[in-house]
Amino acid sequence: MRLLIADDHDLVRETLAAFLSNEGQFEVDLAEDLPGACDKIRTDGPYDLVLLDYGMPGMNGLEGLAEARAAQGEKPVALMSGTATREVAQSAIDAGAIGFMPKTMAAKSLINAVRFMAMGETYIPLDFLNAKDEGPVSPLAERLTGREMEVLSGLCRGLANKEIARELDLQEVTIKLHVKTLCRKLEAKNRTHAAMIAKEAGLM
Amino acid sequence: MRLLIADDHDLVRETLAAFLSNEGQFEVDLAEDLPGACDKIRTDGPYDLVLLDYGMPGMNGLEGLAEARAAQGEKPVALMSGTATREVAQSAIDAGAIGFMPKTMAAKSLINAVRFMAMGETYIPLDFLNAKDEGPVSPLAERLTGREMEVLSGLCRGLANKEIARELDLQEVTIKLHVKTLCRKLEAKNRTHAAMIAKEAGLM
DNA sequence: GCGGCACCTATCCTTTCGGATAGAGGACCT
DNA sequence: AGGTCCTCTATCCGAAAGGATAGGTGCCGC
Repeated sequence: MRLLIADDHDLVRETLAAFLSNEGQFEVDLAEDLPGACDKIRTDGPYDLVLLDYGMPGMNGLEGLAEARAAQGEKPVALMSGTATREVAQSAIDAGAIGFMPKTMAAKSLINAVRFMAMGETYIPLDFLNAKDEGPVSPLAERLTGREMEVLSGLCRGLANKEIARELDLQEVTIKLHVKTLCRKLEAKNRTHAAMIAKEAGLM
Repeated sequence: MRLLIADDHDLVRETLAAFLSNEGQFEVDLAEDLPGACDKIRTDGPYDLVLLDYGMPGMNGLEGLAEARAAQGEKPVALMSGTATREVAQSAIDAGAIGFMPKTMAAKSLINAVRFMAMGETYIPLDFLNAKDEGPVSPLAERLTGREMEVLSGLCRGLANKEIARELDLQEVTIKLHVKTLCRKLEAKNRTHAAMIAKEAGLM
């Protein structure tokens, strides 16, 4: 199984190559930037899998991915990064990458991940995708009080102020106050907007 | 590597076992329902991985998963199913399953998936997760006209009728009409509710 | 003890929504 | 030619939302 690893960090590139070569089943080629990688692909034919560092010279975000994919033809291209977020990983997949590997990944998982991707299976570490519930919660939720969260919950169910008031055993005017505060804190222009922002942020 | 496969369909169970045993690296035990599987786990010690059929006798949805997990201790338990939806798969992961395998999965991917999960890595086929954007679109979106979708888009951005009217170069009353229609079609009680339903369904 | 904060209530007012009803033009199909 | 559907418009009305302002309570930390 022939791989191409492209990374501008010498240490990362060499250790990855050494580790994978050591498995016996992989034959690893190296490149240190995107143009170098594309040249390699074009001269030495498509690889079973190409691994590109997300932050290496020539990549320019996801643009470099398209170039490498063009050179690879039908064969898969994956990205790796030490810093990228879930959003980037998802965008990479949407842009046609066969997978996305954080550099923090356990070495033994790496072997299987590479094998997976060379086989045509998409791969992203799932804890990477599932983590989306925790991150964005705080920046917004921290600023909301308990009552406000309760009212927000009502908003997101499309309830009228009067209904929320009944549910929380309060006066309608009070709900209006909370809604106003919520709109201010969430920078929403009205209740609908506030509900959408909350939904978008994964608060509800 | 020791596996336990529990499935009430003889054919599935036997072929899976044969295929995995053939790889040489797996030692496969079998069970044909949940109680049988749990007994096996308790008597023959925890396995490196337990595969449970989602629809087998004794499972009762995700309840059986908890039971098997209790017997397995720290070791991983995965579900498999031929019919289950993304939602079920996600719930399974949330309930502590190490992975979820559709029975439609390519056999060669299966080997790696099993190895992955035995290793403690979560696994779900990604096309399974990403498909969520397409499925739920039609049932709702089909019933909405082009104009209605445009108005709905405004709703989801928290715009007032007047603003939507300006954007689409229409009269405000017309927007009110569309909003009313939208609420009826989406079975929403008001604009906020309609926006949330649209968001929930992935329409926006 | 006092300020700050979260919380609750009240009154007044304007704007927006939501619903009912009615009319009319255009596209498409039969 | 008639029917159906989408589209846009109009008027009227009551209900809801949104904003401003002015209170009151209780809890906590300084």
